Amino acid sequence: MEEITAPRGPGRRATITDVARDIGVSKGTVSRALNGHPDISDATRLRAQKAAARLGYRPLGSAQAIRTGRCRALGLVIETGEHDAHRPFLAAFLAGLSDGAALEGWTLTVATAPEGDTLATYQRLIDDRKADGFVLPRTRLRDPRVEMLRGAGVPFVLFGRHGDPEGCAWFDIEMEAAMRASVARLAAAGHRRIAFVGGSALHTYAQLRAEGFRAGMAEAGLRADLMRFGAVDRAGGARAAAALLDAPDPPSAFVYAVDAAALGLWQAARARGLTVGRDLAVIGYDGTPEGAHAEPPLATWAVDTHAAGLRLADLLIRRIRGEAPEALREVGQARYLDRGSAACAGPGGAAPSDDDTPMGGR
Amino acid sequence: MEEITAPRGPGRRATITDVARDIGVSKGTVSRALNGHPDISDATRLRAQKAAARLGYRPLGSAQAIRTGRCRALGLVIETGEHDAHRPFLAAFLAGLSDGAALEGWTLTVATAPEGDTLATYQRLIDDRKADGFVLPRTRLRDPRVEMLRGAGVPFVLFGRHGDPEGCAWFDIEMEAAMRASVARLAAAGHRRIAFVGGSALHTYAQLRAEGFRAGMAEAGLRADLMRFGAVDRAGGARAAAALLDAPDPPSAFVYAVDAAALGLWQAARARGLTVGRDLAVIGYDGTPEGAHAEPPLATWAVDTHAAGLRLADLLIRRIRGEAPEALREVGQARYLDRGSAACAGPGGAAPSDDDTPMGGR
DNA sequence: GGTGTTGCCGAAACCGGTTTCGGAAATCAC
DNA sequence: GTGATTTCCGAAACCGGTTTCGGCAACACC
Repeated sequence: MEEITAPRGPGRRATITDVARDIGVSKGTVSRALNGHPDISDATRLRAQKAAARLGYRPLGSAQAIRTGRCRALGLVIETGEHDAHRPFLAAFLAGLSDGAALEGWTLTVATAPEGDTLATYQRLIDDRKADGFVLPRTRLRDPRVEMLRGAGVPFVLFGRHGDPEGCAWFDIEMEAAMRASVARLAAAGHRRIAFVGGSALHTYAQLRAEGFRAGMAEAGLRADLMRFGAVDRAGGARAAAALLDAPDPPSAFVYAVDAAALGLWQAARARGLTVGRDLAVIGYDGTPEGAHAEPPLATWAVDTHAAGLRLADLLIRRIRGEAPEALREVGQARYLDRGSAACAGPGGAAPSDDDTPMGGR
Repeated sequence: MEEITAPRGPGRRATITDVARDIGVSKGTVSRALNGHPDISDATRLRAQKAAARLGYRPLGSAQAIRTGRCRALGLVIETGEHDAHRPFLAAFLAGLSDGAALEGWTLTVATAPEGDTLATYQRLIDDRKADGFVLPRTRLRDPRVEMLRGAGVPFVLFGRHGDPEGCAWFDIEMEAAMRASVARLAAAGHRRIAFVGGSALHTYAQLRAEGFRAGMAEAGLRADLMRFGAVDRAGGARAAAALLDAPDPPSAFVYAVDAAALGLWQAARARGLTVGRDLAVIGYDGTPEGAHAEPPLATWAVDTHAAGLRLADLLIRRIRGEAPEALREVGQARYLDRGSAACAGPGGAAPSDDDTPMGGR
């Protein structure tokens, strides 16, 4: 049992006492100078800052935490068993959060929890002071995490909007517009019977995408009567497609709320002697890499999850620092990826347009 | 700017002072009792433990950290831009690490870093005391992270073995045996010309899998003369397959070191009028979900990354607590998933066996 | 020239733990 | 019964910061 210890030689990390001694003031003065308290003269503040930089002083998070209650860490609790819903985005999303946190010298504490039982995990991280606030992915319409954290006075920011916006900060993608645009494209290509296959009914994203679809159909003067829900993976997407294709007056085009489900259409079509991109048009949403490898590749809306993570980290840090949640709400844009699965004219006969324009900047 | 504060009422968290007062001893005594120091009587220790449990006392990590230098957190630095190599496993792997850490009341600090520049990120986490030790995924043959952490005296554990095992603890999957078994299966099915497509030359896993293949070929009495390297994604796998198929005396079977690359064989085969599972046999490695959706589905070796995360967390915690690295080395087994892509007899003509037996325990 | 202010900083308490040191009581040796 | 050990615990220092409190100068006011 050899004991492991951090190096403790003369090259040890500089403490606030070292800085204080260096410029001949008390350590309380250095603390206030570095933290921007107004009762320190500019001259002293400058000396403290220079000395801190020269000595390489960086306050020790755990020492600050014990007094301030802040540990400069963002918390993320990932729900497992969610049919791997965010698996494709996870790496980029984590990178965005981590990068955004690092910009302010913060870090990221990650935990996982079984689907129904996440609240205890949040509580544990709060109690242990392992996170000053949380990013909540996959917002639900009524989200128990929101109620719990709101009640406990713990800062949080949503990735997605929430039914009751009171006290909520968020970043979200404006997916209604994307769905409307999907319908518009398909309608412009001559499709009259356009079906929608949505995701989990509990989540905000599912509702917003369905609303966008309905709005698009209304704008196109079409009836939104071919709608299915609850398809979040390939198998679910295939079942929904099968039911829709077997009905009388079946659709010639599909809008899927989730790429992973959209890939199920290939199976259902093949089983019925139909070919996607020739007999059927489909546009998905998410931009999962698997879609690019389908035959033909899946047209979809790509979300920059790295950028989303960056924004969420920034919003959460500002929230923790005390900014009002109402001032911390942003929406980003998805980008359309035109691909073969949408290049199929409907019975109306118009040729599909073939641009690949981003929807709004970023 | 409303200020956010943790609830501070009478229901505030119990401190060690509360416990001490409750049983009428000093807080130093409680500390020693709870931490297993030998100079505390069993009676007092028991009283302290009971009082702590009754009051719900749990030591505040940041307060301990300032004195002990330990924050009870495991560190994981994910390299971004690695052609998304571990994207499919990331969620399960994180869950395993998080669960394993939680078993001991520890947490997980995650950071990301661009591929070449991870050392600074490790240093930052060490300096900020955000992690007591690290899990190093994707071990390289000569790994700068190992040298750096070994030099700094920071505990770590590898996911994968290392060229220089000095001071290294690890968990790894015994992939050589899996590769040997892949070759044996294909040879038993009558294949004589078996090709190997390997991964990144810098990483340990690539070398071990190639060695396993060579050993398998030797056992089968075949020449391992059809080998390509550097294929880690679908495109790379397709290029390697194309080169091998276009050569004189081409292979009738493939062993891929990486599932993601193996999926490239479908493209290369189709372009040449060949069908996987009928004209060509292939066995991959990794167990990525995409393989199950190929047509025919990809036979492969599944790795339980959740279990791997659990083991790594346990090993790292024990390493941090001072156990010798030589005692902290484990290997797990991959499990063969027999699927259609391997069900194709070679020119030798033997029918493939069709079992799906696990290779060893878990 | 006294008397409030105001600006700026030092001293010390404090946060919640750990660790060192020493001493009282109990046990042991003889 | 006395001296030497052990056993067990309290007091206090300590870790590296933050925050409260108060005091000393310098300045303004009349």
